[in-house]
Amino acid sequence: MSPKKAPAKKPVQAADAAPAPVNKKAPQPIQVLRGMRDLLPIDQSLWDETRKISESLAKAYSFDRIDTPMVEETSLFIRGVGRSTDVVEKELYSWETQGGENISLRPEGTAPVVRAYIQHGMLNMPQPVRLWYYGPMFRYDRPQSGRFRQFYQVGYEVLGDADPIIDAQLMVLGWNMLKGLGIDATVRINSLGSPESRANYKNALVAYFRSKKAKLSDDDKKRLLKNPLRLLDSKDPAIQELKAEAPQIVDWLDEESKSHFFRVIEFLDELGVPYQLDPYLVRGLDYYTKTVFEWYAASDDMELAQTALGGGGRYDGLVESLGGRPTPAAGFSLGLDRIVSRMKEKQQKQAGEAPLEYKPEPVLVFIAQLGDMGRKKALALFEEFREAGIAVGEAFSKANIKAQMEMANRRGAKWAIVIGQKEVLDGTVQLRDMDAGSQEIVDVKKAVHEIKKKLAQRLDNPPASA
RNA sequence: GUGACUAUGGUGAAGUGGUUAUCACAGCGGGUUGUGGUCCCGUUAUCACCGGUUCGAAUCCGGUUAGUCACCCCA
Repeated sequence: MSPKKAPAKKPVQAADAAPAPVNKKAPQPIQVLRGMRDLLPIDQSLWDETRKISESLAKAYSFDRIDTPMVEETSLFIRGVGRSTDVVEKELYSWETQGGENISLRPEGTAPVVRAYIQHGMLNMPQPVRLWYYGPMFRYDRPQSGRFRQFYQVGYEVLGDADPIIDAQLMVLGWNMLKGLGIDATVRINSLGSPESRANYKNALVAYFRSKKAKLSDDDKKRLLKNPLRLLDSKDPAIQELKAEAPQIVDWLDEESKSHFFRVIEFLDELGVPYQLDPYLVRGLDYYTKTVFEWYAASDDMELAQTALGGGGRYDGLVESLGGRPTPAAGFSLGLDRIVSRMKEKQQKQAGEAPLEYKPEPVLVFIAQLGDMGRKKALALFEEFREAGIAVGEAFSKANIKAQMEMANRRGAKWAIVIGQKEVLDGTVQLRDMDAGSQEIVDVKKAVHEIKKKLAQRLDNPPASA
């Protein structure tokens, strides 16, 4: 927790000091870094679900997997995400290597994917190229609810296609994913237009808020300078009032962006995806053009409903600005940490008051052994079961039969096999039915066969309790 | 980067100046060297760290670190 700063003294002096009178103080345990966390076994089934659904949707929508490195040259993010964005300005994990390269842990997945698209000449593949990724991202941010310095995203990118149907289909894909994980979500959408129309709008907006400067808070004044579009979703009540009179982005969209946006909406209506038009939705990364969207969980809890589960949009200029040929593209990513925490809440709600407990992987057969001879035979028997594809458990390191039976029970074994000295000499094993508590003697050579037979019987006549 | 609150075994809690620091759950070991889900017993904490006040600190004060929440921003 508090990593003891080494005192200013040189370690050399420690050698001169009197021999330490044994180690009285236990060494301080080392803790995870701030904002980092362990994904523990108890939550892994939830994470597994997200991995599985990510992959199956990728297959269904013809996305190919790509894994880019977790570290890239820093300039990739400066050029890709935007120099003046917070993500780059204050949240980038960057350092200089011994070789003098400036490198950064990736704060998001799109820029690296675009880099790979350009670097590997994917423009020569049939367009559009659809790529998906799943992995950790890093942002040096102050940790908070649903926010970590290492967090996981799954993302889908479509490169080389300008059609609005791509935008709509990406939204369906994300919606299906959230739905598949049991989360009710709506998508909020907006259009930022072309870079030119966006710039014009920005100027108009700045002019408007300048005229009202007296009413702005310090925070808002800062935003006015840095990211005026953000002013629109400020929580400041003064802004809420001013917003009504403020210029609207739709009025500034160029014709092409406007018709693109209308087409996207048409497609969404056709697909029945629940969406909300949000004229104030802006995204924090500079590369977005035209369509932008964010997912929010439908929730009675307003606070939680505020947190985006994911977002994305069209970035028609990014490939070019990273040195590729002009290539339209769109994509989105979902924040798995937030999604998993929602899934967990739901799981907890179902469990009621009872704490969620970790259940070890269940096993069909458990082999318990006694004595050295028994243990050796059990070792071989375990392999037989494993090769036969039967889930089998053991606790070979325990000599105590009782402890082993406890383990068999905990692992939910239907049968326990006991093999001790007597059985080894007779060439048999004890086969215990854990539910019935009855036990029979079986030829050791037929043990696997016997279990298979009983298994088949069980399937034919499932026990009433099941 | 700013602010508020918090910090007791693996987990959840009790303890507000003097206790061998309490309880539940989990873990481990037993209950006469061969059998589970019940029961019984034992065992598991220098009270986050450093310093101060005091005869005496888990308890009061300061600092540090971390956690939580909010802002900024975002997933």
